[in-house]
Amino acid sequence: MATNCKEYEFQRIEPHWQSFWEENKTFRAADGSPGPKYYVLDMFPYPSGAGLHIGHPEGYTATDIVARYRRAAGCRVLHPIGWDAFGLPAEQHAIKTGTPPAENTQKNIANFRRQIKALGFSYDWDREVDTTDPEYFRWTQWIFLQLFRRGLAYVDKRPVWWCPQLGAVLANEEVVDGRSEIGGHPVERRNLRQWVLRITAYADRLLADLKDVDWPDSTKRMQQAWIGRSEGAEVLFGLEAPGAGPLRIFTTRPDTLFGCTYMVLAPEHPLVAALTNPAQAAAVAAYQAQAAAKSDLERTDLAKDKSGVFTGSFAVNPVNGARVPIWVADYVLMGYGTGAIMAVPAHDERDFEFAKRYDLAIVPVIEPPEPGPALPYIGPGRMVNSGAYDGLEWAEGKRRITAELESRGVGKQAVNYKLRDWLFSRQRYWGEPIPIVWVDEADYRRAAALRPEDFPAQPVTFRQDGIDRYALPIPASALPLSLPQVASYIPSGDGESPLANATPWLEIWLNVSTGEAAPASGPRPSGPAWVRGRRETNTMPQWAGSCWYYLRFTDPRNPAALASEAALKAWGTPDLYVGGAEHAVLHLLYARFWHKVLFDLGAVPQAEPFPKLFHQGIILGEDGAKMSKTRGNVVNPDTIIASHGADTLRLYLMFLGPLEDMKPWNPRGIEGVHRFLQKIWRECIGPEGAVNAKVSEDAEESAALTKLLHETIRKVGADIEALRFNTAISQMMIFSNALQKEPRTRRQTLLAFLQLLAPFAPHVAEELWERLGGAAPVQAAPWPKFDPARIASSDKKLVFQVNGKHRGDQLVQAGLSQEQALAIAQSNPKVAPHLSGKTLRKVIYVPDKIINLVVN
RNA sequence: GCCCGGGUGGUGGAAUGGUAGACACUAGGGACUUAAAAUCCCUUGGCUGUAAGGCCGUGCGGGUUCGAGCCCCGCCCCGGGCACCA
Repeated sequence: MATNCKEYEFQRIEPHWQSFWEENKTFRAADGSPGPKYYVLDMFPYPSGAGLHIGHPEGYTATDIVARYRRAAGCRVLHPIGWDAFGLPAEQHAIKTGTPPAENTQKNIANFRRQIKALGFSYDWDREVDTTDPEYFRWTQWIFLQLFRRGLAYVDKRPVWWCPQLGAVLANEEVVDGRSEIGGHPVERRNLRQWVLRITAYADRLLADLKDVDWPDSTKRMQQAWIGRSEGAEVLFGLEAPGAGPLRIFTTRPDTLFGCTYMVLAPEHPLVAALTNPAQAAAVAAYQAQAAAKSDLERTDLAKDKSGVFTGSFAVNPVNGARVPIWVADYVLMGYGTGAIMAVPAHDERDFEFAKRYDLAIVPVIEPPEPGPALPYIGPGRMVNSGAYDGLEWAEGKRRITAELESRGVGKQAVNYKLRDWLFSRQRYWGEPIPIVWVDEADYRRAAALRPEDFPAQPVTFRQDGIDRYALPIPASALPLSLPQVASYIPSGDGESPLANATPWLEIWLNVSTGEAAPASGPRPSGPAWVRGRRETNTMPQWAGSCWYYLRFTDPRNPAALASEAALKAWGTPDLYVGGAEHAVLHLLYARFWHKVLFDLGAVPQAEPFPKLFHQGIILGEDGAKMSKTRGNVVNPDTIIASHGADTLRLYLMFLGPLEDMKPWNPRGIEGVHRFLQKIWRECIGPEGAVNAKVSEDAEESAALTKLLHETIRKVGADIEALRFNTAISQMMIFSNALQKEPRTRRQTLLAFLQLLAPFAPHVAEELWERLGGAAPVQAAPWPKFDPARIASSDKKLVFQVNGKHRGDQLVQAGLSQEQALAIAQSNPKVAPHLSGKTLRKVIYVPDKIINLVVN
């Protein structure tokens, strides 16, 4: 039942149809329903306390249009939504107020849900997921156990931001200008034990499989650059220091090996101490200390002037036996390659700068094809000063030198990646607990014997207080491992999360077979499987829950698996994934990594999670600046819904410009699309609230309107498929303008038009559809088809050009020959004057479109 | 510095190498109205002309082409990403 309001009362119409959809479960994605599947996914939001930002409904409207269009086109559509609800803001709120993060998170989710429902999106609410729900994160933890058992999770000491005053580890975004965001206290780098995921083991596949996905080029390129594969050689340089062994370096330019005039070690390189002469020891130690005090940012940012110090020792170049001095300098990073380089100042900008500063030798070994370029010369050329290799092209030189090194056992071809392993732990409360218990070696061995399939080939251990501790995985059957209630959300003070204070949860007797636990304060339960352990206090980063949520949507309540095989097969991966470009690297790379691990486990059938990706652009404030509270230029969707309605907001967001563009919000433009909806209302409904008197079953409509309707059907469909919503709306506006000028309209014409409008402005379309005699929901009616014969016309407008300049046009019969067209053009009164006294040299004729007369 | 993306009226934007400025906003004029709102009609890139029309015009400079907003070369500006990765 429609509302029967007389005027376009969106305040009544919108809630009415929202309840209708909810009550009828109009958008339920039934597993067995007919038609080809179509899975369209939004990047799910973090439910912040600030509520929905105008950028959210932009992307969500786009996917909603696609979802509604696909349903009408006969597809079985999966269009879900959920909440990425772990994260820092909730934790900070908890610290400030003392209320449990779960409580505040649920409040925020309720608000987000209300706002999203008010926009009329066609989500299947039965599939809503929440990453903080133990029934959800149980599977996040399960995936972690799979990574662990495959040797893809390990612990390592990693530098993190440490704030002594707060007694807390801070995230990058909590550190502003070297001080804590909260309180402005100084922060420092501190090495803490961290969980790390071995994403580098998948570097080659993450790179190679980019070719199989339909993503924006820029995003693919960003991932490529992030993975940063480079090919070269590892070379062993002999060392003069006794017992120091060879020095391993990585280079992409083995062809310049003869130009190596010094070596550089990163300050953290393990060989620095052994290679430092007593005379240089003080200087080197001072330099190391200085480098250690610098943050990553300082080391990269402030390193405009290269600095370094000589160790006093020498290495031996394997190709020519030359003695080369070994330096320590922080322009070489320990984290890349081997942490040591051969410096070729003649052909590397950084080495050149350093050599100039410290007056080191510069020997050119590549000759440019054309003389001229100054050193350092980075380009191609032939080898010189390179002994037997002189005269070779550099590419050939690379191959030959690498082969020589290999045959002599002093080097080999090598590939390096910029990609680093993924720091996966956070010293926080509000995240998924890592399902690991630390035990001693003997207990570990016993447990590993009981459940060998759950354990990695190499135990994960770390040494603390002189004792080796072993990482014991909780049995998957004991998941979820929930967060304990804690008295305070303030970090432990010594670098651990607040979980370190939850003693009964933390210090336990663990049954290694079942995963059952009892507080260690109590007696050891009887039975051989009980061991003494301490739980891992780190939690997972916010990325974890979003790495696999698209899989859970296919089977969100499954208690026995992350999703059933049947559901994964039926719905597959998203056919369209829409979200901000700010996730171009991290989220999308992490999710691809997890997906590939799951693929290798046989848990998912595809190698890539997101075959088609699209980024919506950012909506800027009215002032053209990024929307922010401090600028006061934030637009709240609630305000617009109250003043103009959700349909208007949706339409306007799509009309603003191309979806992918960054575009400023202009409050005045809203009136335009609102007027458009009102115009359509008036075309359908008369002033008394009945169907407009000009509408009838068999009205005589102009042929032009019929043609325009078919053109509109074609364009709206094509534009939706190409995600060009702004031009689809323009076309509908053109149609409504024409409709208005018709004295009589056919009911069927209006109904077809309302079907086109429905994905964009579903509430008003649903209302008018039913008032004109359609049966709700609109999407149940098959999407209108256009008739190409109706679009083709026998008259074409032929454009006349003289020397490429537009000189007029004329309606002509379609399919004219060039001779006929030429005769018409020559006799056209607007064209003729431009031909008089000139000679016709050439005619370019595009039938039914344009004829260009070239004269002189 | 390197890698991308983009510069079109007063504004947001439209345009498979084929009429630049669709659609909308703003502004101005008119109709309806006692009046206003709403609605409808007209004008709205610049210069020039009584008019018909003409000339110019898609950041700047070149080029390819019968024809360039679109392709190529060289610049300028704006936005994004990366940044000592050997």
